[in-house]
Amino acid sequence: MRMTDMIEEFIKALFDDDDYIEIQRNDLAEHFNCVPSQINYVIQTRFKPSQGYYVESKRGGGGHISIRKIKTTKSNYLMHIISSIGDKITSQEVDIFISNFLSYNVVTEKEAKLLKVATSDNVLTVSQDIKDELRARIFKNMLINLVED
Amino acid sequence: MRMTDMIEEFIKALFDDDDYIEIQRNDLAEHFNCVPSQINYVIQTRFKPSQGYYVESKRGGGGHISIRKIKTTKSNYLMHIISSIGDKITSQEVDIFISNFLSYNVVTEKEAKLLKVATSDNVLTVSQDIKDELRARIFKNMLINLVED
DNA sequence: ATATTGTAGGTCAAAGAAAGTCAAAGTCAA
DNA sequence: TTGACTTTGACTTTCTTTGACCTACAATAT
Repeated sequence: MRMTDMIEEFIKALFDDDDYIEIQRNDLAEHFNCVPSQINYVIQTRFKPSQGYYVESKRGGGGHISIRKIKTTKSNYLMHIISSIGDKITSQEVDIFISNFLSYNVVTEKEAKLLKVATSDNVLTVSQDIKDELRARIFKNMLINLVED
Repeated sequence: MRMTDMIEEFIKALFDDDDYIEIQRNDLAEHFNCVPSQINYVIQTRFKPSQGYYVESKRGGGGHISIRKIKTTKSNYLMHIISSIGDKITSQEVDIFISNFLSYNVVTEKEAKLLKVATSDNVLTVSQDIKDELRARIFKNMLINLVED
């Protein structure tokens, strides 16, 4: 079995139940008896964003590499939601969507606030009968803009 | 965990609810068993103005280092903008604001898109005479939510 | 008043600790 | 036998730690 694959497996096993791990490049290299840059290679080829991972690192004393598993492909999730929304939506329904987005980490806190306020009853000062329609338009269009390329 | 990070955390915890603290460089260094200049390093790298802190110090007997949390300029900037917007605003005016926000880095690309789409003519399907009012309401309320605490 | 001494904090550069890059060399299957 | 994927290592960049030396202020002695 290839070194690369063993390292990949090893790293994936580290996740256990979490979606975030930190590794020490040199330690890992030593553990597998390979050059440190081999670790970079594994990360570059096996833990790309397109494969659902987000990687960060810090150099210097106490440096490390952190890898985060990202939920579903955000985009798919959002697209699905968008198409499930009809011509009208109430403020309460929007709230539920937003809190799901937050718990699945598909939006940031700030983005969530923006979604909420732009669709809130207080802000949408139009007659009751078109309010939910306007809200649906705004909400869906905002979501479309959160879908990543 | 790095010395640097522990010191940073420690200092941040000192703020508790206040926005002003005073520390003794030597005491702190002793507490963490490091050289005093380590404290300077932490302050220089973690408490820069760009990170929202303002630092002053005094040497000699009874000397100390004081750190003040400053309300980010971003917030002030945004607050200023918000209060400058009247009851109505056109789509073009919004565009100008947004491109300024982007160039001053007060919003992310995504946030900019959200602001834009939620206030765009296409999305705001209401009669012409109330459109600019509705837009102003939505825009201002969204901006308020971008102001940081 | 002025000089001296002690107490803080400031600066800067060197050494150390990780991680990143890149290209050459190796492997292996189609 | 070529092209994609791996392995390796020399060199680079970034961040942290440490220590020697410097500057400012305050209290005290002359």
